[in-house]
Amino acid sequence: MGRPPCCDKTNVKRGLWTPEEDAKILAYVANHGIGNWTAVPKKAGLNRCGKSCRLRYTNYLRPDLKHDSFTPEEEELIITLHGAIGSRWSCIAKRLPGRTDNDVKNYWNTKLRKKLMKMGIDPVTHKPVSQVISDLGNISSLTNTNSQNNLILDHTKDEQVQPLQHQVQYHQFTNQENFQQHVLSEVASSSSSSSSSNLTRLNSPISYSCNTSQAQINSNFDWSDFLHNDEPLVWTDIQQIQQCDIQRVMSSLTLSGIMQNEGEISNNFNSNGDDKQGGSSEGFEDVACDASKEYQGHKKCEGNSFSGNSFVDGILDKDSEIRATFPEILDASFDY
DNA sequence: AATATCCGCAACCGCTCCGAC
DNA sequence: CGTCGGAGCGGTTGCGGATAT
Repeated sequence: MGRPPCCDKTNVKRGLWTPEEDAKILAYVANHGIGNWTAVPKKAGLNRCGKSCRLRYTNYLRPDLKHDSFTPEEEELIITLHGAIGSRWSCIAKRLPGRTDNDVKNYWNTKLRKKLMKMGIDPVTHKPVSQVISDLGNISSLTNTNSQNNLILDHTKDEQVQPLQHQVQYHQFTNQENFQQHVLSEVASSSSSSSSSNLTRLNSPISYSCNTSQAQINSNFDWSDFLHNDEPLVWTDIQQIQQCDIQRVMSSLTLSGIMQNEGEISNNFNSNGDDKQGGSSEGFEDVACDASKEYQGHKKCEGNSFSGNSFVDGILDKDSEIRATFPEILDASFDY
């Protein structure tokens, strides 16, 4: 037995709102302020569910809302935050002044998800599709290996037989320490976690520190602090996110063997990390460009600031490399 | 011009969270 | 401590305009 409905659904109007209804809500809010939405329909003279009134106001009528299209900067930030925290739309929307969670969610579902998929990047994991396939292959082989090991009790391979979910997750973390912190936090929160968010939590660490052994910029940055802070987003926040995210991915590239000269990358980050002033994204661009050069060797680094194109190129090149190495994945159909 | 299909967005639904009592 | 109910969240639906055939 669930909760009783908040109102008599059969006797309230549904569907699109008329300008007259909007005017009534706006007039009501202007006179009484926001609060007690269940009482709003009666007091405002509306034949609507209170919840519907709240949604209409918060998602459309609020005076501080922007109704123009998303800017490239907002787009970039949504992708970055989604990669870090998953589909916590309200958290993401808090970082985008004038945007609602519904706006962000719709924009993601209709535009950004498709855009990433076109680029060959899995919108759920934010990794190249071929790497996702590769991971799935690893899961399959690990499962087989694991069961085989169990059968023959070959304990010499114990190190390779890590818990499956953790094997898959590990590459998302900048180093083992952060990964372990995440695992510990998962264990700690497992008793109180809600059922609906388990998948998101697995794919998206709630928070992690950026202090890696390879680079020490933004060592105090923490997603959790950042996302619980209600202050409006400022440019330095964006830079922090970009640097943190780039650093995280750079580290994983280094770990996976794409980047060879770890020290040089680290130097780039360190020199960049000191520059936290000014309204430029040069630092981010430089790091992305340098890293891309590092990997690509011959490719010219170009593109507008904040685009990160060269970095995406790096990921996609790796994607091509994997596809070339395992051509059979091109023929394989799969669902995920 | 008519119809089919696609796409974006507003709105709804079901659920959890959290504070008041 | 348990219950109630308002608020908020994420996922999904469906309408209506745009575009393709």
